Amino acid sequence: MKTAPRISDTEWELMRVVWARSPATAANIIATLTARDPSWHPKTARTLLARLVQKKALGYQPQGRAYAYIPLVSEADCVAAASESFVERVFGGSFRPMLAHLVERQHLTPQDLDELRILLDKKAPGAPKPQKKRPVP
Amino acid sequence: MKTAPRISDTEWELMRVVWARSPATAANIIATLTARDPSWHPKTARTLLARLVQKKALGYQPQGRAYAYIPLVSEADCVAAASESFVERVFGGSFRPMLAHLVERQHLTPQDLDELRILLDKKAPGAPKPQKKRPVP
DNA sequence: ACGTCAAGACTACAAATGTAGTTTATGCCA
DNA sequence: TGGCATAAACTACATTTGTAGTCTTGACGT
Repeated sequence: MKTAPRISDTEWELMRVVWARSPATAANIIATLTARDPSWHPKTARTLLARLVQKKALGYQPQGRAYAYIPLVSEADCVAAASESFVERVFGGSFRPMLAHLVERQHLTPQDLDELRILLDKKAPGAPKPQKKRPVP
Repeated sequence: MKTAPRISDTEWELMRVVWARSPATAANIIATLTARDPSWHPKTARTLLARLVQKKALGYQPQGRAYAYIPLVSEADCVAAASESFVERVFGGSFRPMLAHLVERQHLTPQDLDELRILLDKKAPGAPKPQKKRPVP
């Protein structure tokens, strides 16, 4: 898959639907969208689909008289790119302040916090709180 | 302070400088900016400053023949707003997947991870590794 | 067979954004 | 004291984004 193109705010909503339900026709996608948020206008959604195809974020296969859209970029790649650009923009590129902000000021539920602890332990077990450095034996 | 207006990508760079050095004149700010990245054009920066004033993200006090800019919105508020909108856009509003992405796929250094553990412990001590949760009795 | 309805293609248009240039006033140095 | 350097004000313009409308064509039901 190609590297993630720039995906705008509203385009992200479309992409998330396609990632979840690909291959999906415009009608499918629009149905999903309007189910969640009735303010979605079909024409708007179609325009955005066309733009995403232009940007090569989506491709399609003819399916009957309609198109079945498929992602050309992986969700993981796009998420990674968006995260990096977010951290760059808001925290000048350093992750540490972002983590601090998240844990301290954002409304994480206790469950979120527990989950995070579990993720951390899975990621790097056996290092609970290496506060102090000890002399190498 | 007012609630955070929508601050664009490049505007963020200006804002971060002002938050760090406020009150600062345009010349100050531009100097800081170009020091970091010589591709900054002074006129561009001034335009953005004007726009940030329009948006009421910045205010100013005359200082000699120039302006000394000051933030009208707090960095914490803007960071919070940007974080929320980021999570909304990329993760459909749920923090959990974002945390997972960060810990698992983003390049956090071991130091970042340790720091995060410490933050977590500070935030909610006494819950070191609640691996398995039971339904509340 | 024909009309209708829907799918995609093309067009529209205002606001926001990125990037600068032009104009006008003015404080300060020579 | 006169002109230059500079600050802010105003103007410019292409691109991206959000939001839709019109046009063209073909499949499908009656």
